Amino acid sequence: MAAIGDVARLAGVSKATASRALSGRGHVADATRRRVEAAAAEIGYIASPAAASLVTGRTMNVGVVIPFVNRWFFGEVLEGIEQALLAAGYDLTLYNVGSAGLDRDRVFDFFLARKRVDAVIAVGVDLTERETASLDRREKPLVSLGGSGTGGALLSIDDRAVGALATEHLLHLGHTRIAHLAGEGASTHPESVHGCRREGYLEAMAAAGLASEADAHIVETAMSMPGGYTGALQLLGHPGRRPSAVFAASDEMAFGAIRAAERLGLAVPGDLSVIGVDGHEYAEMFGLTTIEQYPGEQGRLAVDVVLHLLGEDVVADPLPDSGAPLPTRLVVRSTTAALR
Amino acid sequence: MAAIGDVARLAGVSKATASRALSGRGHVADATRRRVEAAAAEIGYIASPAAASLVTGRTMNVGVVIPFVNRWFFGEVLEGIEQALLAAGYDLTLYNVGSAGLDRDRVFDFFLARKRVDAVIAVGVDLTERETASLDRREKPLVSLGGSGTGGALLSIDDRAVGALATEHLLHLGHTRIAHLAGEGASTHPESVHGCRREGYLEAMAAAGLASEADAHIVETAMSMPGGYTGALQLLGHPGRRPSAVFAASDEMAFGAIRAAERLGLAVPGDLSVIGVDGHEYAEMFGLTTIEQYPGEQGRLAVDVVLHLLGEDVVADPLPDSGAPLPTRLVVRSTTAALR
DNA sequence: TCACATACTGGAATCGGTTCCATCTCGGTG
DNA sequence: CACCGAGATGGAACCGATTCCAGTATGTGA
Repeated sequence: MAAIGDVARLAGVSKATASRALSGRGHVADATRRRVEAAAAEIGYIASPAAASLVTGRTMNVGVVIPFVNRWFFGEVLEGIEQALLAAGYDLTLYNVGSAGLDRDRVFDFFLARKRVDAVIAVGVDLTERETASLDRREKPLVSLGGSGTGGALLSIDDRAVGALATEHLLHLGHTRIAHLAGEGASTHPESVHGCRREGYLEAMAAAGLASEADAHIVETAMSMPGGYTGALQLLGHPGRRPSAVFAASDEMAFGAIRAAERLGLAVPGDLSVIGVDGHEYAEMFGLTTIEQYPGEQGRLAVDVVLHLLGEDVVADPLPDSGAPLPTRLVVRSTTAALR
Repeated sequence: MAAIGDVARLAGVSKATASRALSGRGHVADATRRRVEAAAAEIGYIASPAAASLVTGRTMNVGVVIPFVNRWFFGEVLEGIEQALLAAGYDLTLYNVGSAGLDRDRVFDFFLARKRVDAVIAVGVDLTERETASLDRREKPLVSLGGSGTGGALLSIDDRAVGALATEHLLHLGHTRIAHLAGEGASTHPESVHGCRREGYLEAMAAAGLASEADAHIVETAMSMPGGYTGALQLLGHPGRRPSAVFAASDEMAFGAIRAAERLGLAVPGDLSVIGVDGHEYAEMFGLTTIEQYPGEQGRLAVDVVLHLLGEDVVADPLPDSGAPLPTRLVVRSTTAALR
């Protein structure tokens, strides 16, 4: 395998000059640079990142901690992050860890603490203090996207406002019996994404004087299509108390709810209005009214912040104000309608 | 930052002994090992992978090239790979590259050729000769999962047999007007996954004397739910020539087809039978008849093969015979029925 | 009792870059 | 014309592990 010494010898310069010529740092005469580049190309020289990171301390690698890759939101975020990192010359190391457990501890104590990554992006993970402290001690920048936690930059939409807006949309249409399909743990973890959306729902219902109505109409279930399906069957089961509208905490749940309604012979939106959250790529096909967010863009944004924290000054987009919520947009389609 | 020299000094041994004690290679007295381990724990020593890989030449990192993360099959494979690599102490570097393009060349020439990964797993990618040659030259083991290409180990289901089986299932039920929702590029790339499934369909139809029928009933579209939806609308549009059964090349397409049928007022399976391929997690909810494959397991298997190729002898499962197709299973549910 | 294998340990070389520091040249300025 | 600073280059130290080799202590078989 060709090393930089071989390149230097072939070009008739020192290792130091060869390194400067190839990395672009420091002063090198144009003619010399071309000679070095030609020599490198001739013998197919490829720099060893291990050697470089040993001396510079930078790995050109960012760790991404993500609980799912197979939920639409997370997959989109991951793709966005990947594209942005690739463009900046960074590698992305994937750690697919969910809720607490041995694997999770192992990732934080062993993999991330090792000097393999320059920074960490945590997507939809509620980080414990121990975890943020561990990263902090190693002086590794941390960006959290859509999760709670103390250390590091926090990027997130305003989930409470989203929950409230979705509910208000249904209230505006005249609905009063509005149910909420919440994510698991919404009631026990009020700080989490699920919890905030639930809070927003409760807040809007209370503001409309429907607090007691709201309490009876929350079902917690998995943030997936089958989760929404079973949850909706449960809600729509009691004919007397049947809600006329459902606010699903994610579009995937909303799709499941729509299917459940059809299965029960209920027309959407005639008998049941449904609104979701996400702006899923299938939303248009289902005609789903939803509050869009832009996960791919969010991923790219997280990379911008991380790169900035790493001292790379290549920042195309302006960085978001710390703490300012990420953009969302209500898109009305054909699954919500005025109460008959 | 603590280095191994500090550990050695604290434990009163040489760097060499400290290294042996911590890595477990070579002979070290038990008492010494404990002293070294205690010293390491005391100062919070963490080995530098860069330094280690500089001398050993191994990075403990496997690159995964995958065109999507947001299609169910690919997400499942990715999760399976991630779990297995994590368990073996390897990191996973993700390269989300699709069809040919600048990014793709960049990944192969720049990222993968650099000495950052010990091996490569390519999922659903049809590798060019130039690409496999590039990896081969660097002596990097390559495992392809569900894609075509020459170099490296090939893991794949028998897509032709799957296509034939799905079609035969419908034929057995008395259907003759059987349409096929194929993936994009199925006709132009007969070697690809989409192409093989299409071949299987054509073969089974021809064997039943329905070759001419088959030709008229293939629509190529995206391997997604909206893809299946629009494709099915197209197929079911002509009332006279309307097929009584559809073989969709993936479950996600099948879901879209089911929705399209319902939208047109056609009962499933009364007016239209639908069969898919994958064993998607939503298949049960839709009652979908499908030919299951096991992507998570396939991912873990790919890791086993890679680790074997890397000389790690920790192989739990027996390695599959090279070339033997991966397991699949026909699961009959309620979207297929006998022709009325 | 001696020879010899084996367990254990330390010194030193090594991997392949980057970068500090010293040296030299040359053009511009007071 | 002397001086200064910027540009260009080379020598050498350095990052932090692993591992070869040599040396010592200990145990085993003849």
